[in-house]
Amino acid sequence: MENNKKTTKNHLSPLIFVVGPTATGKSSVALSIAEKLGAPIINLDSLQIYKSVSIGTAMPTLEERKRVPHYLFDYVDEGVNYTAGQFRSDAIDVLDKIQGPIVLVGGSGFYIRALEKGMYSVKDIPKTIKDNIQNMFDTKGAGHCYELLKDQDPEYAKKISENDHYRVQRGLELIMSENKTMAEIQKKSQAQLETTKLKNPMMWLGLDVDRAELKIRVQKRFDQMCEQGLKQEVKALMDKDLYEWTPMKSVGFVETTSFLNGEITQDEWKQLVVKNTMYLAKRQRTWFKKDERIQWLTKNDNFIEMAEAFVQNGQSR
RNA sequence: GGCUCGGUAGCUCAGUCGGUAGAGCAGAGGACUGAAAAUCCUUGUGUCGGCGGUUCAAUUCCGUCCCGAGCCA
Repeated sequence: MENNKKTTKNHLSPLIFVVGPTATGKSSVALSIAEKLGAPIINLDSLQIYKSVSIGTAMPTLEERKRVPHYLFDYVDEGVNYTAGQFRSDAIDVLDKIQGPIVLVGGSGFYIRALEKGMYSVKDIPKTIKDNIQNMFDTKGAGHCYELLKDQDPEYAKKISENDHYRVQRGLELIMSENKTMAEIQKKSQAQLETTKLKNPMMWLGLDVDRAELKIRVQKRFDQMCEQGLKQEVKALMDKDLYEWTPMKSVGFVETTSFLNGEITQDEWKQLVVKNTMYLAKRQRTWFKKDERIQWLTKNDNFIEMAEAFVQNGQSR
């Protein structure tokens, strides 16, 4: 668990990040750049890391993945849940192996920040503590848990909602296992994050398309996924009873499960997937919007030339 | 042509026993440190179909016209 403090001993390879909302064509841009530069691609998507979900996560095809080396795609086994901290650790191991420019592509802002800045140095939460807190939620109710957090860590409690059970739970877990508040950890971590953050030269390219067009793209992508066998992919996971596995709780998989269980019609299935994908895109957009380093590409931008210039000068723009 | 029921937010509708209106959905904005494609927060002014009348006051009552659905001719 020393992953937290892991830093790269790497060669300060230039990093070209290709980010943005889902279904905007990031993979194809990344592949063109990588082929031109002879660079490998590292995945920055929190679901494309998993095995057995390549249709529903719009994973690059095997053919595409043969064109340049692809890392951190399609490698976490069925039923195994993964975390941002683990991702950071794995990604740094990959960075350390590579010299020369690297293309990183994906839309998971939280993972990207984990990789770039590092994570707070905290231990895994023991299962007994997790169970205790879960038990408290079940027996005493969420309101009680939030009050407890407010009492122990008022600063963090104020920032989150009582309804955000996930964060209330995490806040309490840290208090019980580390005897530290989230507010405290956040403050104390500043210095550590300075040492763990990546120091490579970076170029940030953003892709987005307007909503109406994106919606059409998402609809088309859904139809393609169906043709490729989305139902079969999800059915196989249902047969293995992997309902609690992270990918099965994500956009596309949840709706397909409902459809296969006969809870919704075929039309509702498609509509829900499209709608929830659009919500996802919105959340991703919100995340990336505030990062002023990102150069949002327009149709006229020659991103390959931009990337080449960056690699040559070690400077973006 | 006659009768009936409707015409209120982008959609489906509620409501005001007369004091200019509110839900769900859709849409929009935001937060985010170990589940993140997750989790959560914020956000609804619209000639209440048109025109007249009654009234201090009408989207609400009355008349009339227009539009839609149904029934009868």
